[in-house]
Amino acid sequence: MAQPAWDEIRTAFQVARLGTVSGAAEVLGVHHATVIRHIDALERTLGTRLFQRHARGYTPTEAGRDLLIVAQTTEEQFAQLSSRIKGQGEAVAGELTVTSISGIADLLVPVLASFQEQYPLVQVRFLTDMRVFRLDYGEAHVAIRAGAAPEEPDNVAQPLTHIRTGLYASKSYVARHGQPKDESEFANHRFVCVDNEANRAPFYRWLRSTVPASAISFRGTEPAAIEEAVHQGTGIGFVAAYKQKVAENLIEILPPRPEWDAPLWIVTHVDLHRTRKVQAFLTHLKEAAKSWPV
Amino acid sequence: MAQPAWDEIRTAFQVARLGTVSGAAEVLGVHHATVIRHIDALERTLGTRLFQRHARGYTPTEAGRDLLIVAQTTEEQFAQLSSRIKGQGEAVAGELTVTSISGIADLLVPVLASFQEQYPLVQVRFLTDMRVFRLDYGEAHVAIRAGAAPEEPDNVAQPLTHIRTGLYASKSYVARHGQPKDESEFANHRFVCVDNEANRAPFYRWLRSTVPASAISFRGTEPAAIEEAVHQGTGIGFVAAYKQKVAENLIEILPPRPEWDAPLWIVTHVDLHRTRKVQAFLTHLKEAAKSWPV
DNA sequence: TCAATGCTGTGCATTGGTGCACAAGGTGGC
DNA sequence: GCCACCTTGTGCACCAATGCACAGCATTGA
Repeated sequence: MAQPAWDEIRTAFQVARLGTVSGAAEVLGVHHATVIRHIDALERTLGTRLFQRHARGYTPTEAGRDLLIVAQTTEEQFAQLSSRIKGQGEAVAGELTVTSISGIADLLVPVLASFQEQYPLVQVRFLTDMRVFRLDYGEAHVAIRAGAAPEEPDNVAQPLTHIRTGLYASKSYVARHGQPKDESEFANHRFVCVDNEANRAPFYRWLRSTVPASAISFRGTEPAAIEEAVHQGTGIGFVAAYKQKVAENLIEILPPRPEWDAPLWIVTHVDLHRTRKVQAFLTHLKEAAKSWPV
Repeated sequence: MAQPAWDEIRTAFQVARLGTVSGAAEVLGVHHATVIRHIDALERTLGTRLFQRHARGYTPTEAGRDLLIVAQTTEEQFAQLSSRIKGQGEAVAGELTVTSISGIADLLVPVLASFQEQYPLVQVRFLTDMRVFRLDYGEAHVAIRAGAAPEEPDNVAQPLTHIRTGLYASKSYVARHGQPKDESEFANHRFVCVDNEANRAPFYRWLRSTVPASAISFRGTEPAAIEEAVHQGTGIGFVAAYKQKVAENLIEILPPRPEWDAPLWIVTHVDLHRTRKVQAFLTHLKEAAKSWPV
């Protein structure tokens, strides 16, 4: 059976509420002829008269009074929904989902924590995973990406910072295997590397072309695992420069090189970029990034 | 602030529910371009994105999910309302309001009672008052009118029966004042009459032109009061012939005349006439009228 | 009793919404 | 890796819903 048009129900609601076609037309901002036609159409689809017509207006029948009650609550529900949604665009509240590459959680988590503290109505979700979360599927409001500038058409990308990376070994490793003077001695050392030939990080491309595969003694997928392996003395590996500054345990084998730098990008979906919530987080993030170690 | 169109909310609801514009278009029976335009318009009035657009469909944002929940219940409410109203036209239930001229309650009340017994879901309201209840204002489903055939354009009138009226006096009156042989003796008797010069009942017009005003000793507005006055012996008065048959107390002064007959009409508003509830009552009433005394 | 007001109802011109056709792009199966 | 399919998105033609003007009617007040 054919469902009635919701607009016609709203028209009938106003007629039932006000008692006249003219009054309903004025409230709805349409011509009174339109109101009459809506009522006629609605009654035709329902197969019942909703109103008694007379010269002083429309008096609702039982069915019309029934509709009045139902549509009354609908009107209120929609009004609440409308103001809620309108306010939502302006309020910094609700969920904020941030995704990033693995390995910089120690940088982001404090930022997220202080943001949540500043905006207590916000519930922060921080997603990190091997796979890339997709902004266009609504999986996250903000993504932190590394590498070349993202160029998806619906995404807004802004530069955040650069991650400088150097080659490090732990003191325990150097104590056992010594410290290579230059690249010619690399073949006799042990290295820690990412377990992914397709990894496009410039320093890993450099590593794959410089160090023989036989010298790679440990491979891991998780950046945290690789770092931990370096710390444990399993081998020489790449660690973000800012982490080495904090860790007393690491010895610099090769200092960071400009060509190893990985730019970090803030990426948002264009649909969400202009909302106040996202904007608030972006400014908070950029402000926090100013004090990050480099 | 501009309220969103309810149809657009319904469109957005189906998109949020199904996840694709195409699917929503199919369910709604419109072109998918229309769906896109509805969403665009709705988002423009709300000032917020409701969906993330991508190649596999539309993913609702927070606002979209909020709308989904509200509109979901609205959809259910309207579906219930629709089937309720559609069924209401076919079901014999709810209120049935009947109005009639005063004075034939003793005929109608048994009909109403048996009708209610036959259709227990019906709540009967029986309105009698000096003023005429107006069908076009929705004051009653069915009216019993007397006199000339009603000719209001929106009313459906059907003949029901004729009320034959005669001139009667109680035995106590005759015992005291005797019984007039013909109209020439009327001036020396006492009469009971309606207290309304404008009353257009043919027998009262005859009374006003035949009996001098000085002979009218009792006037009342309520037919029951007039009858009671006749029974009490206050004077000679008009009583419906069928009532005289039941009452042993009354003596016929003048027998009913054809020109005094008052036709009774069943009148319904055209908007309600074709509903099953009204039809059921009309057949019930006509059936009962067959066994009425004449 | 008559004029004034406010309501519904309807034919006609118009505008805004709808359907159509096609393009472009992503996804998944073979 | 390629092709088929399904999705969104847009310009154009068209039709239907809308607005307008006027008629008709009931009610109200003088």
